[in-house]
Amino acid sequence: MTDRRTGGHKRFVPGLFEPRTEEELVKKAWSLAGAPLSELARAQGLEIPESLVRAKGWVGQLVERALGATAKSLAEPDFRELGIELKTIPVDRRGHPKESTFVSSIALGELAADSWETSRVRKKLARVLFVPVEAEPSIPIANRRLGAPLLWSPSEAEEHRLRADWQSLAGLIQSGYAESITAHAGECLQVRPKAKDSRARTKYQDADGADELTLPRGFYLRATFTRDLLGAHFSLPKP
DNA sequence: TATTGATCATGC
DNA sequence: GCATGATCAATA
Repeated sequence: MTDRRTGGHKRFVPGLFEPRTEEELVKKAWSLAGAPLSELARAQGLEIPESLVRAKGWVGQLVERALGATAKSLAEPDFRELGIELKTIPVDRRGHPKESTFVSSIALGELAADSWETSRVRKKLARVLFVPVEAEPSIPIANRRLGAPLLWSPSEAEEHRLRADWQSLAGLIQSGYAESITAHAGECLQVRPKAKDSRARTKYQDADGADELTLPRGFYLRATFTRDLLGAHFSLPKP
């Protein structure tokens, strides 16, 4: 690991080791393939949580920093200069994703003027570095290993499928039917809650154009979709 | 066991 | 509330 803190100073300077090229980033990611989370945590001087219940974003942030991403909460790609978004994927013993992948929240109130071409989903998914991470409950968090990284951009076929789902789902939202959408809809994209809890509310306009409040939602990639992406790949050694 | 709906932490 | 980072946990 080359992550370190500035000599004599307490503040970590993320930009200092930010990969300058795509090749550099991918090479770095490959160098971490097989490494247990304990190794990354130790290099960063971090305590390993006993449970992820109250640390759901911990693994993602750990990998971000290990790869030199700037840990800001800005609406920009993790690797801004490279235009690359980083996503860690929790996988089972076969290397199959255990969870869907959050893509973006949905501006329920102002999606009307949006199109697939200008959508946040398309922008976010333009270039993604997927890093699988073991997530079997039986494996202690410290021992969970990183898998082989996959730098991905949608193929024509994949973008076609994503666009179809987006247009279908966004169309319903634009027409005021956000509340009729369940996670069952969508072949590769789905709409699910993205909120503090089920009581959270955000503004939207119903089918009659009246201002209403509803549960904030986000776009997610189905686990079956990311499984297929990683499928042609190899993520982890078989047991 | 795969999936859906709910939930957790943090910064601004 | 919305952006970042996601996983939990009940149910189909």
